[in-house]
Amino acid sequence: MDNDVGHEIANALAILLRRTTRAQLHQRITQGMGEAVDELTYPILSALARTGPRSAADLAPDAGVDRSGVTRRATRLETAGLIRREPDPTDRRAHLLVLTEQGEAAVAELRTRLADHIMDSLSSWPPGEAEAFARQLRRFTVDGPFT
Amino acid sequence: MDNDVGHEIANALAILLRRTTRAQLHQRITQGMGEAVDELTYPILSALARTGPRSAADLAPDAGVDRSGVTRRATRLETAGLIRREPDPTDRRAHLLVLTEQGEAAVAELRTRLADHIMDSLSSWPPGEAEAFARQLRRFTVDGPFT
DNA sequence: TATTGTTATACTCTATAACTATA
DNA sequence: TATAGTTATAGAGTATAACAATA
Repeated sequence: MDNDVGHEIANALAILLRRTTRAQLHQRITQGMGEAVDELTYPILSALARTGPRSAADLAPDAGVDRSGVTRRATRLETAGLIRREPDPTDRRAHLLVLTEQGEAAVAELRTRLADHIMDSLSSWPPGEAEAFARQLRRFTVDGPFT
Repeated sequence: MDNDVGHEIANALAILLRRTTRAQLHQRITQGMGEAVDELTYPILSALARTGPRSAADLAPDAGVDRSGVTRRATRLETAGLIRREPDPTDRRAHLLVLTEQGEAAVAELRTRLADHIMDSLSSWPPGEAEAFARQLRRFTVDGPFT
């Protein structure tokens, strides 16, 4: 077959991009964290933990939804006490989404669970391979075939 | 931070698993291929090309939907003339989904587009890196954190 | 009894388009 | 004018549960 490498990556992507792949991973990671934490709200929490307080419009691209989607998900998280809305001091139209103390704790637990689960799954890899793969995977998200 | 590698992979996965990542890639690849070919039907076509004629129940896990989902998507492809349904000679309850000649041609084009686009995006990588990454990515889909 | 393909139903989630307030 | 957050609406897609036919 021509372009074996391209086809091999394409076949792997077919698995990674499946809706069920995302759903199963998130379901496992968020198990027992309360009803507000699931496949939809985890990206919101995770993004806030990575970047600090942000507006809904700012956060939307990172979560892969538009700002109305961020609003819906954020409202669920706010009701559960995991985030709060604060007025943006630099723009009175905007609100900043901020992790509460409870939210910070939840995110820390979730991120640890995910990172540990990933490393556990790669425990049989030769030393150094996971490190090399992590660097390449990150580069792939930047250089790769995504728009 | 503890477990840097796990977190780095987790951050990359956050991008790969986004609904919009899948949608944008598929939209690009299926452009101009007719209304029947899109993000939802491409996995059906691709799976049939990889494995040959299969029943809906067989194919469902590969596409990440249940058999009723395969039926819906297959009907769209059948209407467009890209697949046909044949009775399964070994099981009279089942139908085999088979690519038509037109379907074979469409899949060949789609798979070439995708593989080429992937390789194009990695053209700046050092020689041999894409090959190594392809092998690791495939291993990651097998060993990785996906239940 | 279990499993096949199919269909109808109920549900979830989304983008779009409004709206008001502020830049 | 343009952009902020929010809400209602309409649309798409899903799993579930039925069904008849076959294993």
